[in-house]
Amino acid sequence: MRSSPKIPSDAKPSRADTNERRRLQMADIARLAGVSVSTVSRALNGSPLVNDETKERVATLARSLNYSINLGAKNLRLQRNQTIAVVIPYDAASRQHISDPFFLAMLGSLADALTDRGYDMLVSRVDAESLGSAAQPYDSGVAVGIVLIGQWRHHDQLNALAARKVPLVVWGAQLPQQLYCSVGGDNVLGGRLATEHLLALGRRRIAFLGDPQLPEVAHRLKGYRQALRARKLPELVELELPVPFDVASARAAIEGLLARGVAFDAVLGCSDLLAIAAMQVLREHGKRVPQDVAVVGYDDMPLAAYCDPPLSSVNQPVGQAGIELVDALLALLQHQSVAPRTLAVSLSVRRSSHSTA
Amino acid sequence: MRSSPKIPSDAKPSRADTNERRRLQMADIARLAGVSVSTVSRALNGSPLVNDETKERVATLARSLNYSINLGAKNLRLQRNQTIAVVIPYDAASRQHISDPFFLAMLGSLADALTDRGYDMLVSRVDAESLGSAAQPYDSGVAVGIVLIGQWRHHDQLNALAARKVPLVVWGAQLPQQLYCSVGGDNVLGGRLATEHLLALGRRRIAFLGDPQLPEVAHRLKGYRQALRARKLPELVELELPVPFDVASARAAIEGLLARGVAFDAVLGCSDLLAIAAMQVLREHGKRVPQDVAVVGYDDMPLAAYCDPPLSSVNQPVGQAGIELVDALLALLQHQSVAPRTLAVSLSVRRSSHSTA
DNA sequence: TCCCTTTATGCAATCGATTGCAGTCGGAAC
DNA sequence: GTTCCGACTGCAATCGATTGCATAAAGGGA
Repeated sequence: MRSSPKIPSDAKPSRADTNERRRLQMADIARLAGVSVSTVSRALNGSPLVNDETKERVATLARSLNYSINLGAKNLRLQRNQTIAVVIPYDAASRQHISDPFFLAMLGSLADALTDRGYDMLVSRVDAESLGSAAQPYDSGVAVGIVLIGQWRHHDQLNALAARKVPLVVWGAQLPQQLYCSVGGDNVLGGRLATEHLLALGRRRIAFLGDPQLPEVAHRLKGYRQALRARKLPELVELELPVPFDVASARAAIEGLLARGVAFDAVLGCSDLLAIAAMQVLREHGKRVPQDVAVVGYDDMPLAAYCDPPLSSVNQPVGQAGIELVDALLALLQHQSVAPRTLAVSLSVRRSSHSTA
Repeated sequence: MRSSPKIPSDAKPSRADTNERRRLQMADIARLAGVSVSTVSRALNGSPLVNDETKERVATLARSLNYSINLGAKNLRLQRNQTIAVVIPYDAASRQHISDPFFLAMLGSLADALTDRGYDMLVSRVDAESLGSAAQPYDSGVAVGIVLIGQWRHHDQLNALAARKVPLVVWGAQLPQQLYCSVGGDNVLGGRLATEHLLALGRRRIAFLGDPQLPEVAHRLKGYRQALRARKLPELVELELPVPFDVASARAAIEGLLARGVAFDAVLGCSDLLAIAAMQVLREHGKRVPQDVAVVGYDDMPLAAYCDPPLSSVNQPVGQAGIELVDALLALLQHQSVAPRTLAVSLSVRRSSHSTA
């Protein structure tokens, strides 16, 4: 009377007979090789317990059938895992999107570093405002550790993750009372280098383009101010423009300066895109770069060398960054304590701030 | 007498006592809630079999302990999986690296599309010359399907994968006797649009920069020739330069033309980087762009709009591409047959090929 | 009071691998 | 002819979840 049928559907042929090719598994190899699953497992793992002849036979069979082990099951059994999650915060209000060249370059760098070390890379995005789910790949056992790119403003949430002992490495600024390991460029130095360079060109009214609510930008601003103070120059608040990382805001900020008649003879942008946007606005308003206004960007992405005029920029060692992040995380996983690292940055001087241009 | 100790090590305290925080699992929740694992499982999955009160209690407990399910085990049991692998071929001889802006943009686009649909994205690189291991994430059960970016020259290897019924979607050109599903830009149209545009400007000797061994490039070259033939113009083999996707080769090719005194009044590059490299060489040799030589690139990456002068380029719909690739793959996984798709491309005209410049 | 639903829960098999232990077999030593 | 040993191989438990089926408690009708 129940809805469940009594007929035993005859030894469940459906699974094997279905035209959907079932994924090959160890039991299949075992059957074909005429040995047990245990032996196949040992043979494929090169155990000395298995006869060399048998080992060879199993290996050949597996290879010819294109067999490859089910990693989920293996990891489950071994309580092990070779996947690292790379988490990228994104802002619903598109504050800074994954398509930012710097993020993408970092993604590539991480992919390289992880592949070299035999790890898989899982990419996931989380809402920048609530990093709570950033550890989800770890909590769910999919990944053994997390690399977080783009620190944003939520230092506290990162600390909370670290307090939960989530193996976590963050790209970004190093902050006081930081429980997690971070790797980042030397943003203070970067800000200072760029500013000193502009000062050395004789520029005295340097606009700073970037939102200091973001820790990295705050450090760059600090370096900017240090450079001014070192020359006993005043800090001009009207030239500190707290724009987020998007081209439209940058354009608006520069246009605002021009419209209000605020004088400036240089711009330091916190990304190459911001700097390039500034150059475009300047040109549209008949200002020459670098003669009237010198411009320096940040990140030194390839596009900096190709724009018009080629853009001076603070170079962040993206390639090294990936390696450092991965190595730090792997060390963490070995239960070694890892100190935050700050990577040296350098200034690439190009025509946008050239003295003889 | 054996090496194995008889002493039963007292209920194996090591695992639980170790200071290494063991990952929380369902059994823990069950014990704390005073129910069985089955009930916890059902409660967390919202089964109607469980008392609402119990359900609530379990849910609260799990939430407060920050429990999150072991996905490996779940997937193993359910024979299911929510991970898609994105495979990027790379060439040991650095023919085209993951840092190519177009690849990176595609990666971002795919990440967006997959995240939107609740899938995880695993990124892996394989040797471009032997795609055999491209299906490894699938074979090993880590991913349910594969998106391959960068078709390269190995059509046959892709067909072999498809013949093995690997759920596979490829970005790239559509070829005859193709067993797999591909999504790509309309490369013939792209090549034709760019060429017609240059012809309309009165240019007659257009250099083509790209290696036609790559199927996508071959199609662009086909479009280029179509445009020439349509005007009854001769195809000039000395202007078809089979350079791979790297800046150095592109520079060398253009310098070669100049050195040999081969006349040309336009360049069509198969990527923006190639076109930009060409513009730089031209400027170094005193040629004006676009007056002396007009230049058009391919891909229309953001940097095209920012270089000097802004580069005309064939726009590939990267954002749509990610969506189309993912949707095609998901359809494949539903056992729907999916036809290859060709996406419309358009030409973004900028100063590098402007008639009034 | 007894039996039969209905509702809620637990038991145990299962997914595909690994591995400790036990068993088989052939040959050498007594 | 036993016994012992070493070299292989297989059985079965295990990893952390899901789920069909059995079961227990509560409620209702005869």
